[in-house]
Amino acid sequence: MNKPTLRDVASEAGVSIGMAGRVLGSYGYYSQETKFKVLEAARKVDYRPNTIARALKVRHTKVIGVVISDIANTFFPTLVRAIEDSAHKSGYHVMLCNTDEDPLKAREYLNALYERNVDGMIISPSRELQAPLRKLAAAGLPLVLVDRFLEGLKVPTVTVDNKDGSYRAVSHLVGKGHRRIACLAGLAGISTSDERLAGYLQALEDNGISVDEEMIEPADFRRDKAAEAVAKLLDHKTPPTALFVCNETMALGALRVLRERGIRLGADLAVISFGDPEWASLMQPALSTVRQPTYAIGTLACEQLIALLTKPERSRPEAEHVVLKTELVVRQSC
Amino acid sequence: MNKPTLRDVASEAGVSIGMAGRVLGSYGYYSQETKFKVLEAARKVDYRPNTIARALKVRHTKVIGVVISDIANTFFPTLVRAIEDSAHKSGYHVMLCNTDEDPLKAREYLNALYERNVDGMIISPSRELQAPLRKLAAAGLPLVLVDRFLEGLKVPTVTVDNKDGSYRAVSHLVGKGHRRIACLAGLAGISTSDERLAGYLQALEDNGISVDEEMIEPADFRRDKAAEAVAKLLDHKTPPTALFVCNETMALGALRVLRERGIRLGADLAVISFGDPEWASLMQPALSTVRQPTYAIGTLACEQLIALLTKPERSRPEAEHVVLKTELVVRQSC
DNA sequence: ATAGGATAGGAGAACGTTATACTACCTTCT
DNA sequence: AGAAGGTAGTATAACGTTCTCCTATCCTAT
Repeated sequence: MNKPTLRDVASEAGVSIGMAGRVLGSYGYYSQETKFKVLEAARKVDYRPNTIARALKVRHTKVIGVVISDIANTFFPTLVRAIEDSAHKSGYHVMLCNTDEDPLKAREYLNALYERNVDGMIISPSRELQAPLRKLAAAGLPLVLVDRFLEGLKVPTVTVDNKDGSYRAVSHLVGKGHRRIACLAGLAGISTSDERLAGYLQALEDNGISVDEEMIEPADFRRDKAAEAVAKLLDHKTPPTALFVCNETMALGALRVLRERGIRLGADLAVISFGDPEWASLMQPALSTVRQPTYAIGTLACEQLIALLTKPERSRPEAEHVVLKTELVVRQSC
Repeated sequence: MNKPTLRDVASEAGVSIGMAGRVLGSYGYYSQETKFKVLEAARKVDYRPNTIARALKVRHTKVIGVVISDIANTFFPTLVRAIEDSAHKSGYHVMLCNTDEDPLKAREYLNALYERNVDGMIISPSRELQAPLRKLAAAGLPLVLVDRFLEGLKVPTVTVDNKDGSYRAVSHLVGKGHRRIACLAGLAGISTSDERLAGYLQALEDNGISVDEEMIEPADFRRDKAAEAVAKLLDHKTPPTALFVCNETMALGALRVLRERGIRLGADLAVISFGDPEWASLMQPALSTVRQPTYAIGTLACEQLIALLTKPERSRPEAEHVVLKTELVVRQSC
């Protein structure tokens, strides 16, 4: 019942275990005859190399860790899919970790992955991860940040121009004549949140609209919190005529209360959401969004990591922050 | 720059490496004094156990492989999330593999995971995986099937009562007076597809409605294929008055063409979809669905696997097929 | 003839753990 | 006094690879 080892194929083939390893790994010298014998023996006992013994020796696992907040939410499935595809192409496997934005859980995962000797990690970090990540980087572990960046951590990073994206979105709203534009903000301390909020703020400022703090509701990227926040905004003495939502999970919550109250998208309240899920165009009227090149982000991030992995450690290039453009998808909701 | 090993902490503490291992692993005898010395040394050199060396020795990796078709699609994100949560609770990590329903890719992943010595696997299999899976099971690898089951493979399986779910859905449609009910079927050879189709067929039969093969469109669980199929159905000389869609990805495609053609959900065409994504209730009118307890499925599957993993191999119980109930969520689209 | 080199194979040392066997000492009870 | 047993610690053999040394042929060129 035990998995056959090199020793088994060696004894089956009547050669030394070193020899068996040599032909199976095709290096060094061996005769056609032994090659045949070994291959035949391997086939016969159904030999499978033990990757973990191998990893101990060669000092890499061909595994990359992926640390995100929640695979069940927003744009992560596509991102992870892209990463996995890209990793697979280069012979890597993906270990997936969901942190729920919980710094403790995140730290725990970082440690676990490190102890499991992953070759590298792709991380969507919150601010609290600064220190542990810096330590990991200092220990020589290849890291790349994705979706969110971290001030003062010099590792390759792939994000989107969040500020520009939301700037264009709320500018569009202003262009449509809106002056009272609310914002459902994300979790403070995460760069995406902060940048999207900054874009909103900037757009207002550039258009000479003074910001009303009461029009900015922090909803932490959470659906239910977003629902509450929208209810509150709607109940304001001077409610907004437009709403900018900082991610699609919150859009789900927002749309729910709009629907419950019979508030018509576009007609009664203009809405734009950051993030363009597939269902956005199916809304009635269809939801306008800021679209991110999600798959490309993942692909790029993974490629950056693999580039790091294949470089001989000391010849690694300067860490690069690539920021991709978003696209404003105007539909009927604004 | 190299990771410190037990040898490093041993020499730092001035004890043998066996001793160091003993206090770090807290087994056997050691004095308070050496305990302190070792702990202190470990802290000082920032020792992290090398999980892969450990795995080689103890013969398990605390990793489980998860093989699904596509994390970016339909209900898998939630399923995987549930699995990961459950695994994490028991100290396991998840290696994620997307097969795209490609048997070749699936086989490749199965092999890779096996060679990586995962402790077990959770698989959403297609029929072609029968043979390799049987082989894996015979090799003593703990397996559990999820979402789809496989005839004649005696391993624990967690699914939903697909036939019953679609039976209830199309029965409901019939109850509303529909007699010409189309079906967007999934990928043939996958149990979920077949069962859902069977439920549709059964419901028609039980209500004395003869089935029209032209009302059954195979769309392989794919969005674009579903869109084409719906277009075709709509162009039929006697188009359907109701549509049953076998999963949510296809619903996305179907809804798109309905929208393009200005066909009103519910009023012009009654629709029920198997699978209840969050956006279903936001449709205008809201989409009726068959809801699966997705998170519970994942949790259960993982718990089954972990039960297997903790059992001493020979005392494993008879493989069990647990099938969960679905819930018909009637909204305005029917 | 023989040095040099290509070819074929074996032995054995890592990699970093875990776990057992073993020595040595100290108690404590008969 | 001596057996029994508890405590403290070291040494070492695995786990299954990879890979570097070796030794031993055999061929070819000087």
